[in-house]
Amino acid sequence: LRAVTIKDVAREADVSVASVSRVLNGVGRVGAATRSRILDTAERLRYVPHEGARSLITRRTDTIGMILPDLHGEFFSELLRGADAAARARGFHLLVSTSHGSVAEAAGAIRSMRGRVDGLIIMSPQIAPDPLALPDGLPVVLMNAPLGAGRSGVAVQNYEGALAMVRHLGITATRIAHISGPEGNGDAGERLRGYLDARPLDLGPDYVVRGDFTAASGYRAGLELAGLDPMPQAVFAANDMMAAGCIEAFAELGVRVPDDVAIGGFDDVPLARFLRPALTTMRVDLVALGAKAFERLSAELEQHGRDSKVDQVLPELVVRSSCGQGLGREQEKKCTTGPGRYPE
Amino acid sequence: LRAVTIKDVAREADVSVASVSRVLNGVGRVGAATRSRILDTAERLRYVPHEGARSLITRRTDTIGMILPDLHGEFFSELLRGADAAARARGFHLLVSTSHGSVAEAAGAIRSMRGRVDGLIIMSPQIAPDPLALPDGLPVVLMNAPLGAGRSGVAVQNYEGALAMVRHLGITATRIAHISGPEGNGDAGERLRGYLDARPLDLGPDYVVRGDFTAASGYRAGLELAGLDPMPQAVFAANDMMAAGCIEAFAELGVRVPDDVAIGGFDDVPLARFLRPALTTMRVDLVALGAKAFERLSAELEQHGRDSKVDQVLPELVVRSSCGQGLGREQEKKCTTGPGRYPE
DNA sequence: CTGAAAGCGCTTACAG
DNA sequence: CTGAAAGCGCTTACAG
Repeated sequence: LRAVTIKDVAREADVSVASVSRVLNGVGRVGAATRSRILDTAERLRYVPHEGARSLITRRTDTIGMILPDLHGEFFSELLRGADAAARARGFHLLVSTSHGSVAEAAGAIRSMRGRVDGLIIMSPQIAPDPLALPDGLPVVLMNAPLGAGRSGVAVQNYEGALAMVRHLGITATRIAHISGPEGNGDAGERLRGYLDARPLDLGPDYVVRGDFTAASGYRAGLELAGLDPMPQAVFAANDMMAAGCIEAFAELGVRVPDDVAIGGFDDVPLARFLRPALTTMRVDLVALGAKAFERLSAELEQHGRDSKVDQVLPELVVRSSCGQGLGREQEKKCTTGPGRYPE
Repeated sequence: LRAVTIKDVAREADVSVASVSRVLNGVGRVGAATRSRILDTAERLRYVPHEGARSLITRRTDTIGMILPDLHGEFFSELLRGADAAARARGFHLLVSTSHGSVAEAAGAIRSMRGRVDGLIIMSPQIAPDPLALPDGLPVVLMNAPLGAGRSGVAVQNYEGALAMVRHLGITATRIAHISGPEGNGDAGERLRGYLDARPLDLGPDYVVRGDFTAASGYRAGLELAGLDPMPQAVFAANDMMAAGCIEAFAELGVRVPDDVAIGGFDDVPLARFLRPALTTMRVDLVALGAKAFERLSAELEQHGRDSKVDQVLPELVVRSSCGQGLGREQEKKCTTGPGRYPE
């Protein structure tokens, strides 16, 4: 079951491989008779071109690599979905790889993509770009990373978003606690910084508990925060998953949300609106963000790396029930549920 | 900024490309002095091998293609995550593509993967394998599809799972309605068949409303079902997302779950345990399923297509609150929440 | 209009 | 131990 090559087609159709190549790619003049004979033969032999060989000579793979820290959770999958949609709209494939927060793995993934992709989208919030040993020839777009000088990228304005959320919670609360993301994560750092700058009151280190962006860590943080005296009146979690875990912990302890404590998250992953109470959060349009990363890379590909710039994305406050503010029952219903609210 | 090739290294190190190739791949005898000179030069030039060129001659890409209907929702992303983890554990890359339910797109994706992948994982629940024009040489594993004769695959036992769920709901309910998946979807069809065979009572066509696996369609179905007279005592939704939408509709209408109506889902996507009430569902270990698909393909790759078989996966009933059964408050807590229940 | 030839960047027998 | 050469499956000037 050897795969059939262009040579097989040429032999069967009694022409040169050059002619086969020409008609299959629709370039150059070929006689009508020859053309149809080639087409027939290709069809009969079920010939499919070897893309690897093509791209070796054409110097383009029509594939872009996407390196994510992980594939866990809706945050990454929405990003991936956005990038995939944009890529396929332009006829590109997506080669995915995960680094699991390890510099070595990320660097390995990057190396092994040489020659199979035209460019790279890298999300690596933990790692500065330099140690990644980014290859010279390869256009790269950084996502949410500590952006290197002269590198292109897309970035969420985490600081500004955190500011907005804490100010919103501050309308009704003075004692606002924070569940932060993991140490060394750039996004988490910026969200923490926003919190610190916007909180109405410094309550000491006990009111900032470190999580790792998982629901489990939010749950543990919730247990801790509920034990504090005085209890916080509001909690700003650095992402939605931790907010979800925190809500769960509070529910088990009988702490009522939002009556006893208001909660705000970050990201607006699809899960957020299904939580009870539905989660107030800073919406980042992850699908659009993924698409934007691809578009940036695509521009880079065409301009041959000349046009490096960073797209900033500002998250948007989405008020639902978990902060107990701003919306009467009727309005809230409109805002968080019902068919009209379902995306797509 | 031309990328550096093996020739550049050879020239700089004053050896043949053959020697460079040998030391970089660690095969064949090479003198110590030559070796270190080559290594130094490669490092200095920051040489990264062109994987495309390598795979053309070695006839392996160490990449597998995964074609999914969509990337929307946790169902697909968990599958992808499982496949990715298994693949990278064996040093393989993942090339993803989505077909959006279109035969043409799927066939196009398959074609364009020739020469860039060693094998294919295809999930195409809507489409029989034949029209996909599967290439001869390429090992393929089908997921959850109408499995073609002689093809390898992994399959969820949807019928048996539906049977189990409906029987469980049947413990307390006689009037059981169904929200089905989309027409022509193989999984949906099997789940419907299980429902029809296991329901205690045939209530007529009004009690089976068609959805499309989205929460929005579940929401609409919920509105319909709530208007029925007599109202169903239980609803079996063909997947969790539709169950989520249904719960939402019921909540808005003041229909209490599980007191007025019990609800059961299918899949156990991560969202399920965060719903309120937490969702009783048939657990399909999606990560394991994705991994299993890769393992199957991997076996195929080694055996050269000799060893075709189908792995069956039986879903498992997970009882939470939405069916109002079987668990006291204490037990339920254990089962659906708390740190112990957080995966990983 | 059509073909012979060179070459994309690599690996691997085959000589020496 | 080391190199020259062939070849993986294609495309593309260059001739004719």
